[in-house]
Amino acid sequence: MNKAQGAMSYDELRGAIAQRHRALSGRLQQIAEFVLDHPTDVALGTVAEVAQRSGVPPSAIVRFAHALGFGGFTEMQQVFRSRLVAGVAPSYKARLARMKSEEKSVLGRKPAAVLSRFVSEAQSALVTLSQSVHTRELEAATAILAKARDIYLLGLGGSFPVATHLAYVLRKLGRRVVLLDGTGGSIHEQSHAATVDDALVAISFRNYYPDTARLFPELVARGVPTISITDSLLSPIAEGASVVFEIQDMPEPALRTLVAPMCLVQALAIGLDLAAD
Amino acid sequence: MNKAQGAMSYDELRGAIAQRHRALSGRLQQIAEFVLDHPTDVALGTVAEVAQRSGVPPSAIVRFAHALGFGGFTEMQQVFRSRLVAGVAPSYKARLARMKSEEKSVLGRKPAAVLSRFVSEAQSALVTLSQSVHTRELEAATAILAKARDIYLLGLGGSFPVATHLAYVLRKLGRRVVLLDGTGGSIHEQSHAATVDDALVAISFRNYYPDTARLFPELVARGVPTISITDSLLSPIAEGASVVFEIQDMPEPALRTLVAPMCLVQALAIGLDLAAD
DNA sequence: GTGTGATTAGAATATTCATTCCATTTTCGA
DNA sequence: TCGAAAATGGAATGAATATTCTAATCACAC
Repeated sequence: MNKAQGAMSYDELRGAIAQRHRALSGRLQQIAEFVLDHPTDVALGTVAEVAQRSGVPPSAIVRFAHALGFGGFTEMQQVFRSRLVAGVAPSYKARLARMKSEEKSVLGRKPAAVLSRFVSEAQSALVTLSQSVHTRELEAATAILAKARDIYLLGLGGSFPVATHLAYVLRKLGRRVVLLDGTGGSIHEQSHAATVDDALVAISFRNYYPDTARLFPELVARGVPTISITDSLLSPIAEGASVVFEIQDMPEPALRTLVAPMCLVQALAIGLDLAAD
Repeated sequence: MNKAQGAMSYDELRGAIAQRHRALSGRLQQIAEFVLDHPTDVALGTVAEVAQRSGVPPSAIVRFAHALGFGGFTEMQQVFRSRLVAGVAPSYKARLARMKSEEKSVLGRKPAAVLSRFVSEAQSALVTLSQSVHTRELEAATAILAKARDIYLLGLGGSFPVATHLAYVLRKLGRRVVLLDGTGGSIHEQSHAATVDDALVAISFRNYYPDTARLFPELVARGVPTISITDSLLSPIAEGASVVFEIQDMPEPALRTLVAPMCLVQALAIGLDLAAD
């Protein structure tokens, strides 16, 4: 009976089960086959449920966990749950890697390590982006921009780089763009001319810049079609928006790379240009 | 209060939460934000755990579930668990489908194809970045920034988003930053106070913005230590620079995503902050 | 056939958990 | 400033759960 099974991965557990399968008693073999065939049931079920589905008494399940070196069913269940978590969050690997590198923080301070950390975080942000953005939203957004006379861009604070980038690209493509940057006065004045014939692209992440939260509802109320890029459906620029792009897992302001939103606005702009032909 | 929430999908639940968010009480709003941000915790945790992580009493969690029309926490949890289950199985299928759509990205004018094209382009840009940037340059750059009293940032035109992002992060970390944006006059005047005790970070890609090409040599001549981020060693901001980061294969202006330089400046700023401790 | 040791099933138990209830606080309108 | 209604936090409760224990069963050697 092994010790220290606590930090076992699902794949390791599968291997361990397969290895010991022959040495187990009849009932325990039966359970071994069941848990390998129905890992999700084990992850989410109770002892009683697993017992019933596999056709054994509950105590046998616990004995099985013991035989594998776990303290009990609950402990073994953690391994099966980790599999579910890994499947749904693509950034899981990256996060693990980051934690590792943070452990050895001495090495982690070297600039090269910092760079590779941000690179891998950016990689997973891109994967998440392509998974979470759907065709429907992209097409709706493109349609809004295509009909717009002027395109107003609202992105302040940490989101300002995204707004300026989108402004740059759209202008290169010959669109009329108003960048709401608050220079020389209030953004209210800058946005005063926006109508239902225009469009607004708003970008904001936590902590949401106050001016953004204030101005956005006003433009919505005036009937300006709106595309929001934010990190939560509950953000102040989500409600009332015609289209919302939700980019999850944005790190805290000082650490975020803006890679995902930059990529998204780029795609929006070029997609608009291609669709217009 | 709605009925028949039993057969609700996770996405529907998200929508429902977002919709009612405003109408909820303060505590309940707080919980709404937490559960949307940490769906996995809700799926696998107990009431007590979720309560502790979200900083509310357990009873509030149950009240939240009731407010959404569920009979209790357990019932709501089923929806969050369904998300995990859905995440594991179809991952192969989804990946295949995505690859397929990427294949015909050449034909693809459809917005989704455009996005996936930019995503994969960004991915390879990141790989190139981590390969082409060397420890020596990173450390030299960090040393320059660490000694600087004020940090001047020069990035105009298409590089302006990178400069504003770096400015934002450095300021968050408590550094003194002067962003040379030319607002309200000439950038010459804005950079007039720069001395050998300061530092300059210049960012420029083809076609090099004229003002950048003009101002850069002046500051170099005044002895200001300089870090350049550009796409060629022959660029106007390469000669005379203390450190040059060369980022190759930058696409034409309208198509570039700025992912690589954004990531690089981020790493510079954080690396500087970590090294300063 | 019989005795021994392992294996098992099911009941008993102790723990954990979700839920409810109530006293207190907060909010909002008069 | 006061009063009513809503919201909140925390303890109490009862259900559900994992685990342990014990008596019965089984396999197998002699």
